Amino acid sequence: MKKKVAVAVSGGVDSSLVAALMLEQNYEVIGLTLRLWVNNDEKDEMPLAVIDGKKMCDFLGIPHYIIDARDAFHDSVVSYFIREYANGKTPNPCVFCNKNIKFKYLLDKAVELGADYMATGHYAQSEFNEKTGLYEIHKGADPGKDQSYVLYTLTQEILKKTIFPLGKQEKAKTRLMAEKMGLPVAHKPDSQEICFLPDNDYQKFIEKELIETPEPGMIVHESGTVLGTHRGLYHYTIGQRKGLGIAYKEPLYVVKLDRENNTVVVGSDSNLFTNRLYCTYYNFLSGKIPKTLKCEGKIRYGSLPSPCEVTVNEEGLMEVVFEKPQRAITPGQSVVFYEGTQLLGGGIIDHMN
RNA sequence: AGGGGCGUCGCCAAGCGGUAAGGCAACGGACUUUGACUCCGUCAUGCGCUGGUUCGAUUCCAGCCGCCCCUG
Repeated sequence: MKKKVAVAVSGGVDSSLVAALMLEQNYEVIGLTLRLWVNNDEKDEMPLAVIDGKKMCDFLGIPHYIIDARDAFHDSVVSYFIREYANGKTPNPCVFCNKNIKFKYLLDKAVELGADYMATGHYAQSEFNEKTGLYEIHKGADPGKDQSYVLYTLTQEILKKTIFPLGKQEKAKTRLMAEKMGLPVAHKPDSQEICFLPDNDYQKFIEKELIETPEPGMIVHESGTVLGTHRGLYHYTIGQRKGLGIAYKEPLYVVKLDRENNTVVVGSDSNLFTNRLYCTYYNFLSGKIPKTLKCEGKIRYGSLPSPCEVTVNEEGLMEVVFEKPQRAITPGQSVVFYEGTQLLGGGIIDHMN
């Protein structure tokens, strides 16, 4: 009896190739596409992901299901996104979406439709460790494309039913294979940007969605000098250089967003380095929260893991101390823990001091 | 009013007789499943104005204009 696998198709090269590969490997394959809430005002048209996902499934001759998650996506991901920015933080909606939508709704639907597994196009490797009896996630083999960072919220339950067929290969190979197979999306550019903002202008979006209009405030240098005014804290994030509009003798970076005083504090690059942070909403793939742990922590999607020590106190607050100070640790972003190639877990950065 | 100083790109700032450094900002591109960072590229036919000296002036001289400081 053929195993049945549901592929999360987004209309991109990666998920399309996954679907094609699953077919080649003799699975019974169905395609699932989430219909997410998109900020396109009154228009009720289908998002591109859905259209392309359907096209792809038709091309491969497999059934395609559209799962309408608009309300759930809006209520959790979009509102979280807005709320965090309003609080002077810098959220990573993809992490949040994976946790609350993709690996929840989509997986539920897959199971409901009788699938044994759900496959996604993430560049990460999942494997079962016989010794520990636990499923593990390891970094994608392509160092430039590893996406394990956004998967730290997954659980054993989820991993049991999830596969990442692209984890062992390079992105370039994906394109090549897609081309060889004649997939229509072989040359579609990699997605980036925030999926629910077609024009990619998150600042305009937040401005529109915020209930209370944010007050402009001071931009202050660390030394105390007032250098200018800001247009509302949500326009800024820690480590930001562009868009400050201040001419100074050296490049200036946002060092701190002071919500109490509605102030943006700026300083030089060297002032961005810190080695301690506290995080909340953490998760460990093993399901066990360690009291203390030496590992490597990755402060943002695009940075390298760095040695650190993690401890959880009685109140459940997690403290992470890095051996070497990290540049521009930003509340709202995720710290993700690794041991070698293995993804251990992660959490959302709450504050630094 | 008298004495001194200064006026170079949106901002800061080199040059001080040989044909306008650099930094910041801005803009464009690359990178990127978030926001950033980073990288690459663009950005004063002109140096307050008007004359003069010189083969040649942003650089020297004169006058004017505008700021700043000091003294009455």
